[in-house]
Amino acid sequence: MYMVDNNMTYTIADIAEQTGLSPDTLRYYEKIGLIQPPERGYSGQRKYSTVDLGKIVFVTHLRNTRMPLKKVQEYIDAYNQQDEQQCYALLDEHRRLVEAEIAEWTATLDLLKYKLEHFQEIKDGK
Amino acid sequence: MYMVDNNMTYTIADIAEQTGLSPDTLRYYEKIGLIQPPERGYSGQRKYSTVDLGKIVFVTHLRNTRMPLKKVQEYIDAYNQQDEQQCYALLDEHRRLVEAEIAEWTATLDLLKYKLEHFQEIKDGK
DNA sequence: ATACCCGTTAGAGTGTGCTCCAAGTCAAAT
DNA sequence: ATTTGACTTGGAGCACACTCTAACGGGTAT
Repeated sequence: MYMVDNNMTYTIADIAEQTGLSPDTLRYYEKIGLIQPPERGYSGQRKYSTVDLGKIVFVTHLRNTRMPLKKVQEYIDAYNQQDEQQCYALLDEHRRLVEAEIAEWTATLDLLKYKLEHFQEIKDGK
Repeated sequence: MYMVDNNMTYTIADIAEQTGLSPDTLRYYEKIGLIQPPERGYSGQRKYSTVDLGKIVFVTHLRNTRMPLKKVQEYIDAYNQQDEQQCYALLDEHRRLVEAEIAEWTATLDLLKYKLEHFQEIKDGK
């Protein structure tokens, strides 16, 4: 019979290691209100719970989609208000932005390829 | 018989209009050494030549490929030294960066699509 | 005990690429 | 004559997302 300790607490370094975010970034996210301030230990150190960890991992998932911090913030707010419609809408809106980004980079690549193919003319300043 | 005035001079506003760059940006590019300081008129105003205009347009072409200013700088340097090999190499290196960028954005889009498709699970915090 | 590491804070600095501001000059238009 | 408008400068400010610094405290290893 196994006992998993769900009341585990983590230091900021533990969370940093688990999430790949730096301790500085974690404090920064807390400062801008992106993550909840965790409990504090005897000497004022942050004591993150398993639930805290889960929420931070969730934020990293959103960041992995290159969602800007402000939009992550909005998403978290909508999520906390259980506004599924809004959550979906934000993801979908973000998807459109990502698609636009890809379109722009693709156009850029085409231009570059053109320049490389026509390099003889380009080097004459055209 | 037409005479085209190749000794035309332009004010900073003229160049701004021709290139789509703002006067501020033109002064900024000059400050960081990206474009040559043009002649000055009686009261110290910049007097751009047709050659100046051509060079600035060329910079905008490079910027249209989303090449960072530093790399544009390198390119201009190589260009001024007539180092075609280096010019080509820089363009080619930039192409690889753009391709990497597209790959990352594409992966991001895939992740987003996945999240949208599996939205029921996601909203449960997964 | 002493060193050493990890933690704390407010606030400054970084990089990229502009963009804006104040204070001034100068010339043309009314 | 004066107002308007374009130009000049050095330097500050902006957006984004961190990243680092200084100065400090507290716990652990030897």
